[in-house]
Amino acid sequence: MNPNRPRRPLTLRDVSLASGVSEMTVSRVLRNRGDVSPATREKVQTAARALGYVPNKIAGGLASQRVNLVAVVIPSLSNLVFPEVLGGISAELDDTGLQPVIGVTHYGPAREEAVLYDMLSWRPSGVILAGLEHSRASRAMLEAAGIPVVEIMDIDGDPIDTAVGISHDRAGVEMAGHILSAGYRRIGFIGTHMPEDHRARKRLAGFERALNAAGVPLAAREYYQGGSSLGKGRELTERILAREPDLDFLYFSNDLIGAGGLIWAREQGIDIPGRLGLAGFNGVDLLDGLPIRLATTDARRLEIGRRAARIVAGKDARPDGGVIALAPTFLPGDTIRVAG
Amino acid sequence: MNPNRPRRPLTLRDVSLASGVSEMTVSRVLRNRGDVSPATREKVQTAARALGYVPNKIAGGLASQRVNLVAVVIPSLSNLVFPEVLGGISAELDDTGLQPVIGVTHYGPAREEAVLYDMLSWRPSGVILAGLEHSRASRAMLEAAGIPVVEIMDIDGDPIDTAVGISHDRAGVEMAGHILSAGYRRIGFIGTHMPEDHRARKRLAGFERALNAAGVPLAAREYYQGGSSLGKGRELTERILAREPDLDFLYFSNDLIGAGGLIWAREQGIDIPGRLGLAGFNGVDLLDGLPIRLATTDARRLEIGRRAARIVAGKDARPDGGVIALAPTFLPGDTIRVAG
DNA sequence: CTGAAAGCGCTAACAA
DNA sequence: TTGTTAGCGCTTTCAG
Repeated sequence: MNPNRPRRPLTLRDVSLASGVSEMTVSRVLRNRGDVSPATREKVQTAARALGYVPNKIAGGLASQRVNLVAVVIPSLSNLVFPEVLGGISAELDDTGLQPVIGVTHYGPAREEAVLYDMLSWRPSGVILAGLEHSRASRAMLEAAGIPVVEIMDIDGDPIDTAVGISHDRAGVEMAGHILSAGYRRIGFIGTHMPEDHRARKRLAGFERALNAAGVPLAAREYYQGGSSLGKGRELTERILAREPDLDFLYFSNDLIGAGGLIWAREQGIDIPGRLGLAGFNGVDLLDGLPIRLATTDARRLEIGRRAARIVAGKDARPDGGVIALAPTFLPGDTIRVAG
Repeated sequence: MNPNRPRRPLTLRDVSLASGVSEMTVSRVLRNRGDVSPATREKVQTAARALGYVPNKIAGGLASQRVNLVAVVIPSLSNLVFPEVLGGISAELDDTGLQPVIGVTHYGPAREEAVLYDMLSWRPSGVILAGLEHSRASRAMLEAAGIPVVEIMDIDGDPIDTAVGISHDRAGVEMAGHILSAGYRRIGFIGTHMPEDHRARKRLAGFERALNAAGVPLAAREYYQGGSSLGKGRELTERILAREPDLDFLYFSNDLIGAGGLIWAREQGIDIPGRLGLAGFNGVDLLDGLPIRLATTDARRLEIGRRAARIVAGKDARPDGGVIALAPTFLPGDTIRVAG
């Protein structure tokens, strides 16, 4: 409980008065810009600290036409994978003086548009956003912003400026290859029913195409609404196997529901990976201590975040063609037979 | 790949020229402020849209001395619990026009100070930050900022302005009570060794005090460094039981390592909750699909976020005394004997 | 190395 | 209902 909460925020002028140095020189000291004599510097710093002066970046940004903010726009914070991307971004931004500002779209294109509008109105020095699918207005805003725009996670599409990610289509194709060469033939898919989750959609498309090419069409599919959880994975696995008991493999659209399915199948005493194989997607290390490891694809989230941040920060140049393609990495775990 | 990325951001003046309406009136239309005739409004909106004008909040904020930003400062994004608090904050802020800006401290007081300095320099209209322990300089900055400051998660201490949270001391005391009345007497504790995790520290203090008061001192303790994971929980559980095989209860400082311990103990064929009882802390619903539910305490994260946001947004008044105490809620799960 | 003047793009306050 | 004027608190630019 503080007795006197104050009246007026301090300005440069207050520091100038207190130190007997011009506002301009105070400003120089506080930003480490230009040459200032050690004596003056000392005087200013002492005064600023004593007053508890905090610079006003609103005014500074207006005057300098530069703002050390990077807008980061992601679909969700509860999805586990996005905080990890943020980790990569934030780690790489740390030594640049740039600060990430996070906006969440809840997978809604209209919401994304609103968030972008809001963030661009702060004139950030760059934008990092998830995915390649945006409303026309969003694209237009980003193109008109005149700042680096990095679209992350996905590279199957046409980037506005630069894209950093993996091909989810390829991830699906490769997973199909591993499953087929392990000898599984009655394959089911369990995924979320979100038309706006383009990456899951592309994965499934690649997966199915590869299966079809091998003459092994997808035998069953089960969709769910809403967020992913272990419980949802259990439930859906039970349901799909009740309907199609002879499935010998289940491909889940993410690790969390995959792990749920795995736990359920083990409780049922199903032989894994012999009788039934399982695979998820993402490579979340949260699940590492489970009794057996789920096969999955590492989506390279951390590195995606880092590379995107490096481009926005100007540490890396924008690549020719504007696309940085990372390779999705298959992690066999213990839930898929060793190919033979 | 866009051919012509533009030169100069548009200003109100551009919209004014394009619509033949004064800058001031354009500004009114774009902010829905004051009375503007439908005809004029229409003209302005059309022009603004056609140009793709995005207002400059830097200039607006400077002119109006108000900024629709709320600084949210948390220790970590990978901890699962903080994204959930953010969810509550963001949900409650959604209809207020206020936007959260997130800063991460990695549990470092110096880092917190730097983040606060940076955020306050944007003159946000409020601050929400985790915990009651801050550096002197941080406290001074916050007190001098002259804006609502809500410290969340914890109420065991002296708030700067307002605190919303649970008493972690009480959570520890209550858990001790449940364990003791269930008849467990050889109790061990497994927790992180982070001097800066004040909430875990307070929980343990309350827990131990209550045990001692009952004449049942803590029989063993095991600490770990770094982040929490299922794997870490397994490892520590194995270690503490190797050292003290006759422990009949383990209290973990969070659900994730608790779940790891639970998985390990089941693999060993240990009778739970008969031979060994287990409890965690947080009430994370991520783990809901595990074979058996871990006993835990719901830390009321979502509501903490909501209440904090309501205060900053002015929807709720600051309470007398400045403290909103929510009750930590015991969730018995399946890993503690039914009291008898 | 230091200071003075001008103005960033917008909005509060007032006038018409 | 609309327009005019004067800054918001800084930094750029240029002069000393």
